[in-house]
Amino acid sequence: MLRTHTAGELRKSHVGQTVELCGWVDKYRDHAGIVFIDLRDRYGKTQIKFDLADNSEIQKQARSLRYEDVIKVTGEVIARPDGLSNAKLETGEIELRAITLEVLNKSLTPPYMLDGDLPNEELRLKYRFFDLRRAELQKAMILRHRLTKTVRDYFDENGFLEVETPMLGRSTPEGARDYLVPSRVHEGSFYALPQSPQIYKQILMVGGYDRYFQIARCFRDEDLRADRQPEFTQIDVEMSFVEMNDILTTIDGLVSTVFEKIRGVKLPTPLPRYSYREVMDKYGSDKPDLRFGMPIVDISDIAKESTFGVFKETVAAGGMIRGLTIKGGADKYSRKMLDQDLKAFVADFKAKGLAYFKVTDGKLDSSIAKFFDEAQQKAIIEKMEAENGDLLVYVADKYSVCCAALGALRNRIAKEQKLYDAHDFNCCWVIDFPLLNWNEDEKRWDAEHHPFCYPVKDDVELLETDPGKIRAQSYDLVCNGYEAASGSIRIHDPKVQQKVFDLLNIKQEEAERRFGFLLEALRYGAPPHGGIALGLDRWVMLMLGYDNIRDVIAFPKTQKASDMLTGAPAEVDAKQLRDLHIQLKPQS
RNA sequence: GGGGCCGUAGCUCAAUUGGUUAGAGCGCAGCCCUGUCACGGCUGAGGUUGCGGGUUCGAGCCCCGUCGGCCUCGCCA
Repeated sequence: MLRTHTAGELRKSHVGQTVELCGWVDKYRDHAGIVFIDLRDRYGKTQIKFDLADNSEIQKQARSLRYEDVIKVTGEVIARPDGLSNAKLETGEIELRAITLEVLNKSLTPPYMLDGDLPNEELRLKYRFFDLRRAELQKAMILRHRLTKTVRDYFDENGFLEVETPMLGRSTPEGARDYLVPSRVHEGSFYALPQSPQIYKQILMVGGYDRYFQIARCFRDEDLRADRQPEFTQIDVEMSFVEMNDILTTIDGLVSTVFEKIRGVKLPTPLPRYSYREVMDKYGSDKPDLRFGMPIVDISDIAKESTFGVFKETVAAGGMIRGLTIKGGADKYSRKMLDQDLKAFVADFKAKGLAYFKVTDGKLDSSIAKFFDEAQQKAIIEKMEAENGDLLVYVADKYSVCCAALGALRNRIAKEQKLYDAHDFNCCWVIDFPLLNWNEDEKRWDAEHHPFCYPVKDDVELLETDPGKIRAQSYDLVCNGYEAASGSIRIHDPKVQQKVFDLLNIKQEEAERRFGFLLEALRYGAPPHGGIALGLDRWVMLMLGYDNIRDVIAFPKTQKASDMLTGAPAEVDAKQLRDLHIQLKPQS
């Protein structure tokens, strides 16, 4: 080793020792006669002193050092003089009096300062090797490591086996767009990178590996968001001979262990469980942020009795009037903000308008208040649990639009009004999802979760009669408004599986062709099984309170799935294309 | 595929209604400074205003297109 210690570990107890440190020049403070260098590595910083009185040659050498040069210093650990220690540094009570200095590598002038205002992200991604030196990223990488370590320990202690599954698989219907890999050997055929190890892990259950987990890389070729990357990591889990409760309990244990070990936070377990219907009604989302309240309230029954045409007609047409109580919001949102800003906000979710009242002197106040008589106004205030100074906002529309618009509005208001502590954690289960979703555009049923999800036993008979009413044995773990995990009990009976395929309009021959291997496996003694997958990147993000997934991934991609560091994706040689039997269309 | 925001010195930003030589802080270079820790002081260099076109006597500013980044709707079993 070129060093005896790291830059974060020297303390008063080391005083008198001669040590060797290596690292980067974080700061230099040149006073001519004395030069101070903050030496940085990922463990911390140590102040190095180059004193003219000690050695004029080394002091001269030190004056030529610049930011981010990589150096090795041999020196004596000395206590700082009285009153000159630095409380901001862990090593602030000591400094290293340099005896020899070796420049291991000069650095070009860095493109920006690590501790200043952050430059635009494009630049940070291009200079990722440099950005990775930033404390926030190092914190994320360290927490990420500790998280995966804790996860592996937890599953190991509970009898799970980590099994790797292929990255080169076959494309399956439904789901996200696949990343495809052309085959050289099989002209015209393609592998698909896994969207998840879903089918493999089910086959592992058939193979008798009744407790499986994997830290698995997954790929989805869809448009990106602040919390989505084209390749991401799942903590993938599958268990045999279990019911839903067993999986939830297992993950309760995992999550509470992780929070306790990594964050020192004790979560109340079992984590609360809410039905899909309940959270949709109350929060307009299947991933509600429960760090704050502000539930959605339905006032259709009152509104339809009013003389306000829009409300009456909406209810008459089968729609509803639902809204939020913004506590103390009456003087926080001006008429202009409501009529323009917030209206445009809900319009993104197809809401045609945003009605509102301010509560004043126990009455409603707004341009539409006149359509509500005194009793109706009182009833609304009571139902909304409102008081003077509150602002009431409403969307009049069908259920799905009310949910989408108000769910999003609820999150926005809470953020603006700081209704929650950003360092708080709130996790819950959402269960009883519908098995199927009616796809209005294509006039067919889609799987809400995925096509291998087992219906709730009591609902199996509805497969033939009323598919929309079937509940699935599926479950999402929601934390601070993010979907942090998702899973289900799988179908182990090929006959039930076939029925679900039928409903999804996956023809028998197509099912056989595209994942007949799974159906075949299910016919050879498949145990009842189920599982779940946790989004590792999102968990890291959540636990750090970051709002961007790129900051918890060492080498992330941009929104257009480019890698600014390497330039991927990039063109390839004509020969490579020939080998793969691929011919590019001329640019049009 | 749709909507929004952004792009000016290495970085973060400014630049009046379209008007003289595009400024500041940090960084960079040189000099000074023996107790700093966001050290300080003096001097200096540094610009194809993302790119292309248009309007105009005149464009960083207005218009059209394009590239890139971010946020978002759709999408993400």
